[in-house]
Amino acid sequence: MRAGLTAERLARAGAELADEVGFDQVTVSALARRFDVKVASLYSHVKSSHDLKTRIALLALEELADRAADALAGRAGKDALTALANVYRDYAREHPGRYAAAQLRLEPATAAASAGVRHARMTRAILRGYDLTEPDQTHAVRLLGSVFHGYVSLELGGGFDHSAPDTQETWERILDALDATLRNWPAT
Amino acid sequence: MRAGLTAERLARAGAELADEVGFDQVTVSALARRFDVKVASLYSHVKSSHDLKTRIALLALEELADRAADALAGRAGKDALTALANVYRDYAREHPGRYAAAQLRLEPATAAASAGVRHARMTRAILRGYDLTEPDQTHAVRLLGSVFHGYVSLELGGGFDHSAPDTQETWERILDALDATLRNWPAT
DNA sequence: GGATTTGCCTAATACTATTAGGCAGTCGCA
DNA sequence: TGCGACTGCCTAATAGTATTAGGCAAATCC
Repeated sequence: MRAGLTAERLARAGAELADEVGFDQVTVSALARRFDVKVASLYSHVKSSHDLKTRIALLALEELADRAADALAGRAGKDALTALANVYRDYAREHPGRYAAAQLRLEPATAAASAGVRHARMTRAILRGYDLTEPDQTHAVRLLGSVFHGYVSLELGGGFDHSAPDTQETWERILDALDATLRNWPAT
Repeated sequence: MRAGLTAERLARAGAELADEVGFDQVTVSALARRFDVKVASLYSHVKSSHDLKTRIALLALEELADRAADALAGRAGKDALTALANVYRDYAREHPGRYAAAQLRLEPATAAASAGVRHARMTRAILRGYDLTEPDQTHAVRLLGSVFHGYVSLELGGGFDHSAPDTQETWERILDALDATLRNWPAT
């Protein structure tokens, strides 16, 4: 009986495992156990533990980009801003391990070929609803990236657990503030 | 010859090691090598690898809080905002391993007794220069945390490496934007 | 159906984490 | 100054993970 291993299937199972036990607990051994094969068998399909993690990261980036593309279709302005922001937040909540994986630092060449570039493009697309030209557009892209990633990772890490008001409320106020900032972007 | 190990010294050396090779490469073994003692010897001083990492995290949080307190002394308004923001950014650049350590998720009890609460208090103190009342103040605290952490971690992770304008410029524009947002915080 | 490919296995090595128990250097005290 | 107690670092053992080399059998291709 052969188990039918594949780099694809390993990455997919690794992503599930990451959501269950955390991305840094994803291990070649744990994955082998999950497929009920010996550890060494995985090495015909992935080069190393790092290679495996990279594949999981790429998978997560793709999924996230697909969701983002869906969410952005037909929207503009604040509507688009909110939609994209919620994609990140919801994905991180549904798939914390995958979200952590998407944060993995990739080799420059790998990153350039990844769905990361789609993310950058989509964030930029949102700014079409606002009146920004270079270099302000790039500043704004970075601002959005910072707020989305920063908020989501703090909320996920429990950073907001022990203070009072609802996080949903905060999230909405932050998106309001971002929208206002983009509308009244200070002239250079 | 005794090496003179101490939980304190181990945490301090662990922090240096983290800055050199990355926080997740900090290992009981590597630390033992650094002190030229056997691995088991460390276990008289720290309970486990996790305990060691927690101590490094607490150390980093303290250092960071001390720097922040220094930077905030005698400042208010945007001046204070910029000062605090720069403390985080500069610390992350000088001590990437420690900064990563400070991100470690702590047990609730440990977190409550850590310098984390000073950080929260100082962020709140900055808002005294702006006219916010609860619950907007809490929303604003969370916004600042998100932007600071998000920007710093993206910049550190190389997320801005392959786009054009200077990151310093972006950083200043983001702080301008934050200041404007806090001054014109939308009414509830 | 026989040859070839290839997928998974066994075996071996190395590194990390952790625990148990031993010996000797160090310190308190007479 | 010497004795005893303590405690700091050691040896030894176990277990989990990563990785490589080489083997055997199942699947595949004429």
